[in-house]
Amino acid sequence: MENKNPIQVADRLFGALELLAEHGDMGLVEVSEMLGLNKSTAHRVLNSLIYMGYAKQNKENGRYEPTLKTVATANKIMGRIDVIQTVRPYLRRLMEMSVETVHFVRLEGCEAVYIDKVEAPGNGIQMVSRIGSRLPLYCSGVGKAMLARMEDQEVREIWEHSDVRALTEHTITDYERFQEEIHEIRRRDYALDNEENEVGVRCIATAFEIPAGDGRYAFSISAPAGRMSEERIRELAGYILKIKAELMKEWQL
Amino acid sequence: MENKNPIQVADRLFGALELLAEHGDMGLVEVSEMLGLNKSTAHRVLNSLIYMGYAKQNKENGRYEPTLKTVATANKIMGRIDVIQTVRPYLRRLMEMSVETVHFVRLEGCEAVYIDKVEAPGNGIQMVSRIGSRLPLYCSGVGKAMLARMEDQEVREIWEHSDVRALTEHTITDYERFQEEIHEIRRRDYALDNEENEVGVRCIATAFEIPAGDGRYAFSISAPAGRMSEERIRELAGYILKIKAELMKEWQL
DNA sequence: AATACAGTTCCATATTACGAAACAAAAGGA
DNA sequence: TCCTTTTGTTTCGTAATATGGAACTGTATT
Repeated sequence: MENKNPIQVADRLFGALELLAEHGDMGLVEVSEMLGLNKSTAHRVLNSLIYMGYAKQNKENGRYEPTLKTVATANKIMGRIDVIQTVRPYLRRLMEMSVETVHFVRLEGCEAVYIDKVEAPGNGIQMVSRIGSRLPLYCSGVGKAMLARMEDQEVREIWEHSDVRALTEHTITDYERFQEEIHEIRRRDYALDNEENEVGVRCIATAFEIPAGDGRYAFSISAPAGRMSEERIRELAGYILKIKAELMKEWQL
Repeated sequence: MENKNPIQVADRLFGALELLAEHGDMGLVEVSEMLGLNKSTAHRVLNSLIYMGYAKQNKENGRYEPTLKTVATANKIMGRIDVIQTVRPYLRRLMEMSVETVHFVRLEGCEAVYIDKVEAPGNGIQMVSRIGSRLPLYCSGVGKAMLARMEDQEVREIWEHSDVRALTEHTITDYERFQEEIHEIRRRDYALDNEENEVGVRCIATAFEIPAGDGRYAFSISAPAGRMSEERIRELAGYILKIKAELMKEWQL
């Protein structure tokens, strides 16, 4: 059998808090039943949360709800996190799995900005470091991956503010076509850049958000088109989604 | 004397969690000293947090750090919040204090979108409801208020993606001048729209962010230029900052 | 008015958290 | 290298603490 929590009330306190977080507002008996607690015990637990400012009681109907103090605490935690440092080991593993160069970008305004990269070794000519440089959203894997996680309105919004032009013969410049592409990306959770930004370079990318912060991020695997067959892309898609899942797991998202 | 927490350990559990949230990573004795606890008690409390997934111990040096589970819980709370419903009472009070029409907007892409408004009564011709309609950031009070809370890079980014044109003779179209304006807004925490968007209409606006969500918001007081003297603006600035402070207090931000 | 159900308070009880002390394992100095 | 100091971990008798049954109050519902 598993070992117990060294403090029993802790389970009840945090259990109640999580319950309120999930259900929004609850009655006392409701809480007590869901946690398997005596009405009296639940009452004391909830009052303790209220005393500390993590919950409050609606004056009207007496129901209990969570406050935003949890959010404030969460913000402090997020504030100390260095996204680049935390994500780097994952990027490194992704590079090792794919043996291709991996990029990490962040959304700023209507563009993506390179904030980190892990170069594949012995890839002949090393590209100039792109850290800090920007690229449009509509014609990049990382950009499309991030767009796909926004609402349609916002996608349209950014499309209209972008200087859409055919950078290569593969660049998507028709909005109808672009919308289909976005839906496709939503379905499979990764985006492809099929030489849309630069001739001879294909990318596969996926995006995520960091709550409690203005964070929209994406990372990608880039390689010469010659090394990116249909089958190879499927393989890389597996890698990139696996790494992302691990990251999300560590981050409890 | 104040009444005590109905559960003493609760103070210690959440105290430890908040401590970790603030300091990032701490040693056991450090925690025990700051909370005035016995080393042994601190150890049990921290292990309880670890057991529940709210903290973890660094394998390398044995130090304790918070996990992102708190953030996940905070997200659930934020996810249930209806920003418009929550903010409306504040907007209403602001309207009552100023007896002017109040607007509430949200940032979407590179534009502001009206999401709510509280009309001042008996203001003659009621303007057509603008809910859902969009306006540029560079030439509106709410837009500038939101921009002022971003980093310089992102401001520049959005400026460059905006179709900057002189909608009125007061519109700021020079970037140097605009930057000064932004710095001024940061200093006083509210923005002015001096007929920059529409002739004869002045606004005063302030912005805020909602963590754990992609939320950048702003609200404003709009009135005919004739009712917006220097002195009246100072008065309204007081109102709008007061209301914002109250909102931030309720939201624990 | 009667009933049912929600939240609140009380209190004797034993369960639970407490902390001193002893232990283990690194880190730092001589 | 050895000794000292510091930090994390475990134990255990004890006292304080959380527990939950029951009684109480207030508010909807019939």
